[in-house]
Formats: sequence, C-alpha cells, structure tokens
Amino acid sequence: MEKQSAKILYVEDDVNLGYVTTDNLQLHGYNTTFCKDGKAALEAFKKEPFDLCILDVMLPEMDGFELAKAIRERDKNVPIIFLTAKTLKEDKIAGFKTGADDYMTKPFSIEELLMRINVFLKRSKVNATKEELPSQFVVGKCNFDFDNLTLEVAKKKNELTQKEAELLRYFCMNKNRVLKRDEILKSLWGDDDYFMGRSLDVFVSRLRKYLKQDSSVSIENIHGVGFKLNA
Amino acid sequence: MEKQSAKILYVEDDVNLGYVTTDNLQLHGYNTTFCKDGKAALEAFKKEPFDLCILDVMLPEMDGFELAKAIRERDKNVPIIFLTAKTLKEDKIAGFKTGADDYMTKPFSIEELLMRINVFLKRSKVNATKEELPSQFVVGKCNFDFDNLTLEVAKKKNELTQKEAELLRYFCMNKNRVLKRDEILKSLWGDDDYFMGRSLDVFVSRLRKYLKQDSSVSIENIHGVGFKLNA
DNA sequence: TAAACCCATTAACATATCATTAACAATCAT
DNA sequence: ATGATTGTTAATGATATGTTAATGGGTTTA
Repeated sequence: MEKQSAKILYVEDDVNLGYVTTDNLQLHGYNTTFCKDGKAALEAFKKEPFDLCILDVMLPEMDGFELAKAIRERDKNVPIIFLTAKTLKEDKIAGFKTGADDYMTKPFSIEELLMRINVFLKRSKVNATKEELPSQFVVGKCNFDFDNLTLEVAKKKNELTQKEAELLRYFCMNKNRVLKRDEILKSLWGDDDYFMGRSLDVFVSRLRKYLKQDSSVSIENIHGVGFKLNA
Repeated sequence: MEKQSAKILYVEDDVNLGYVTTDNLQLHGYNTTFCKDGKAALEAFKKEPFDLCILDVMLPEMDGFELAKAIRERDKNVPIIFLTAKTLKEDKIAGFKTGADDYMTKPFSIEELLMRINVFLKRSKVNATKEELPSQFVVGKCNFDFDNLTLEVAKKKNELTQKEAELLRYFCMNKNRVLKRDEILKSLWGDDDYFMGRSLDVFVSRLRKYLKQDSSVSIENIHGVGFKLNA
C-alpha cells in the first residue's frame, strides 16, 4: 500500500515563524498548507480535506477557536492541535471545548510538535476507512445512490439531504443487524446527547416516510437499544 | 442502556497528590485504579485491561518510561498520558518515543487533565465499535445472539428485550452453576431489594416461556438460594 | 443588502414499549 | 398446617419513540 504523505493545514499569523515551521514540516514529509489568517484557512479547508490541523489562536479575521469550531462542523474526526502563546488555564479549557485534540504553548520545540502530530496521525490511520465506501445500494426494491443523494422507491425518485443519505448508508451497510443508538450517534453525529438522539429519531422518521412504499424494507426500533434495517 | 465507565490506571508516587487526583477522576465518573509504584501498576495491568493510563515518570521500583514500554508490549492501542515534573524537552521526546500519547507537566490543572483524557477516550471509542465482540451462545438446541437480541428455539425466532437478553447471557455464561439471587441482582440490577427480586422472578418466568420448546434446557429454582441454568 | 431558501436542530405533543409493581396461585420448608 | 418463597399473569406508569411543526443559522439568490 502506497503511503500518501499526510496533508496538514497550518495557520499562523506570524509569517516568520510560519515559514520556518512550514519548512520543518515539509522537511519531515508532510504536505503542508500554510495560511496567515482564519478566513483563508477555512476556505482552504472547504476546498480540500486535510489529515490534521495546527492552529494559532490569535488570528486576524477569524480567531483560532472559531476556526476550530467551523472545521469541526465539517469534519468531526480531523485532529486539531492548537499552537499558541496563550498559556492561561482558561484558554486551554476553551481550546479543548471547541473540539481540539491538543494544545501546545509557545515557545515550542519542533521535535515535540512532530511527536504530537505523529500521535494523532497514527491514531486516525487506525480508523482510516479511507478505502472508498460503496456508493450504490440495493435494498428490497429500492435503489439508493449515496453520491448523488437519490433514493428510488417504486419508480419514484426522492432527493435526500446529505445527512439523510449518511444515515441510510449506515443502515444499508449494517442491514438486518441491531444498531445501538449510541453507535449511530458516535458515527454520524460524533457525540451522543439527548438532543442528538431526538435528531436521530427525526431522521429515522423521514427515512421511513421515503421507504413506506416498499413493504419489503423497514426500519425497526429496538426499544431502549436502537434500530434495525430489515430487508 | 447503561454505559460502562472507562477504567483508568493511574500511577503516582506522591500519595497526597495521588489521592486527590484519584478522587477527582472518580468524581467525574472514571473507574480509577491508583498505584504507588511502577511494579504494582504493571501487575494491575496484567490482571485486567484498562481504557487509559496516566503515568508519573519518577517512580520507585520501575520508572514511568519502562512501565510505558511494558504496557505497550501488551496493548499497543491503550492511550498513555505522562504526568510529570520533568519539563525538559529531552524528557518529553523520550516520553513520546516510548509510545505515549500525551505528556503533561506538573503543576497541572485537573480540568486540563480531564480534557486530555476525554480526547483519547473519545477517539478510542470510535475504534472500539469496530471490533466485533462475540455474542453468540449455543445452549441445548437454542441459538442466542445477544447483540441482535434474538433467541432461536426449535426453528422459532424470538425477539428479546435488552433486559431479557442480559439475564439470559448471565445464565449462559454460568450454565450448570447455581447462581445466588443476590449475585444476579447485584450484577444486572445493581442492587438487591424485595421488588427487584420479584422483577427477577418475572424475567425468569419469561425466559422459561421462550425455552420451554427445548426440553434439554431449563432454568431450575434452588429454593431460598437462586437459580441454575441446566443445559 | 435583504429576501428567500435549505436543512439540521429543537420543541411540542401523541403513542408505544416494557420494567416494575400488584395480585393471587402454587410450592416448599418446618 | 402455615408462613415464606416462587410462578404466573395482568395492571401501571415512567421512559423511549413517532411525528409534525417551529426555529434559526448559514448560504444562495434577487
């Protein structure tokens, strides 16, 4: 298996430090994109996926905390490391609360940064379902195209939203198996609280509405446990 | 749907700090095992698995680095966090090289520690759902699938509730052994009073109803003591 | 810049499930 | 016998789920 070099998004408004660090990262084999402000970083993130983000906190346009939140909304798994001069306990806590994975304070040693980068890349590689997930599914008499967000049930084409499609794909990949609520929520919502649970119920309700024309398919509730797609 | 609290191994030779921190961890819902030296910690780790380790570096008997290596040999995934007074860059690098995931320096804030613990538990939980735990039991002519809550008796599929399944699993894991009422109640109900006892009787009655098609299996009452699953 | 739109979330209320509790019968120990 | 324990079924009520509509943030369109 060819080892693709990891893509890192690095945001730092001190350009001197920024260039030095970027050089160092590239020297160590990381494909590094360097941005000088939060807005540019978010644009870069929207364009292409990254394997890891290193963010300064004090940034022009959009601060690092806001940026981290925006990144988390789009990708709940990508590791985020703060790298900042703000050493206060409160700042650290705030940083972690945005969904960050690590918080380093300046001045820092490049070796330590490399070590910490390595920790998270290693851990996310374990998960790496980077292998392309299937896009076409046939369930009962339904045709579901994940990439095109379409679900054909009894000749009728339905357009799904991204989240509806993600949930349906999760069911399709695990049909006829009991899926626990918290597993579903961890996988698709990234966390598990009361309101996310209710949100899941709403989505299940919508999927059932699409599927009700096909009597050979149903999403069954397992009380107190989760759901099962019967097909 | 009871969620199992994460088990943490915490090693610290300063007992005062150790007790305070252990208290704090337990207060936040972590099942914490506290050891005063490296040797004891390794013994504890050999006995039972942990979800996360927090290690001091300077320890009697066996230092934290050695301990980390020994733990890594047995489990290459469990998150390891160093928590130490050694602030030198070289020490940090050495720490990460043992396979550690994080390195915090004293003095530390408990909030930050909790945040960092949370980072790694959340990430390893995603992995955890991937490995399929065996949940299939064969008793007499019955097939019991705990995860899917199904019990097949003489070609007939029964759907169990979560609690029915938990009780049946408990019997299956201890078949042909007398189980005391209070043991069962402690394990599955978490406590033992009169009404829980009656509840247990109701569940035993239901399981017997499912199993009565299979004459090779029976749940026998041991008067005044408890029950035994004969198979 | 505002208006319109999309869509996930939250709220609100309706309904269903299932562990518990109750009630009574059967069995056991002494 | 008779009080305690267990077996069984049904009633109860807390909690989980089903469903539709309101909300509001973010994005696109006018």
